[in-house]
Amino acid sequence: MPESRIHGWLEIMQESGCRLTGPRYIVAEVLDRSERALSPQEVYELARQRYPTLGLVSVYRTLEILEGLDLIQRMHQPDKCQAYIAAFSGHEHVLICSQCGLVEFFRGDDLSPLVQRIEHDTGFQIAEHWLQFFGLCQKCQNVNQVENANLP
Amino acid sequence: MPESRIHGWLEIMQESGCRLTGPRYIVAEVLDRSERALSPQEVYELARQRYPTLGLVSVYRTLEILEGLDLIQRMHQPDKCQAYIAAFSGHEHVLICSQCGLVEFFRGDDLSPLVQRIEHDTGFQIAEHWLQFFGLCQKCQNVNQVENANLP
DNA sequence: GTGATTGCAAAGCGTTTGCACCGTA
DNA sequence: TACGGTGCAAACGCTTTGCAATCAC
Repeated sequence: MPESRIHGWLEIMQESGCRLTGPRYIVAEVLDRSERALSPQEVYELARQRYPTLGLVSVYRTLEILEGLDLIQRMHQPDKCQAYIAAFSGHEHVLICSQCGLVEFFRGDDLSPLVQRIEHDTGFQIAEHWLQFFGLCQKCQNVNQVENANLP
Repeated sequence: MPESRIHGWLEIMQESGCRLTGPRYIVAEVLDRSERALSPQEVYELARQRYPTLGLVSVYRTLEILEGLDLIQRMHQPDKCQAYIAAFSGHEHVLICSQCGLVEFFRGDDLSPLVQRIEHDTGFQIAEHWLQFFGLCQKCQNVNQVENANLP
């Protein structure tokens, strides 16, 4: 199933005039498989494990291509804003684990009534919004419990 | 009225052990008076107009202090994430003009029902959220209209 | 007077650019 | 074969650090 997404990505890249190369394949695959948003450096380190001659510059250039094709998107977080994750089509909202970085997309409430109210109250003409939640995923909650239990 | 906020800031800074100096005063004042989020460079340029010997380094150091005291906060935007604006107490949501950068805070809908639903559905334990709207403020809409009217 | 704060210069870091070599189509 | 893509090295811009002079307390 993840296999199919990476193939779709490669197809889209090729159709847009890109040549399919080792570095591009590896970078795309690393992002396709990640549940967390990754910085260029992190992508580089992960990809290099399976493609040791990879250069950091190719990571940057491939990220630019993938972002331009809307296959990945930048994820803004309080601490790091230069991290990328596979994009979700449609307008999903985002849930981020502050500890492990796990990202989950979800369809949130319909905000259009709120948007209308704000437009009316402020005169703004709203084009876009970000709704992001930060917290602990189930796994990290459990890890913390075990750690606390082991404290002196 | 804005006068009072800057005095409050200076008091808080002093109470926290800071010495009150010219550079700190100017940087605080620039941020206090700005309706837009400003990058360190922008703060520097504005502040330097009235305090020409100011160094960029002092801007960075003062921003750090002001942020640590929660007097200013970082504002995340699609393009720039290193911009600061006077903080609002309480948990307001944010409205940003994509053209002129004007920031307005507002009390949005109560999101707690949504938060509860998400916690229930996903197992996440949510600690914080960001709700930001991007669009055009009234002024920029008007400017655009005038510009369009002048087109050939 | 004393120690925090300043501006400068230099170092540090992440990102981008220039270029000769290489590999895909 | 042609030309887009690669990795290296250097350049770049933003941010941080080290330091002697300065200034608030």
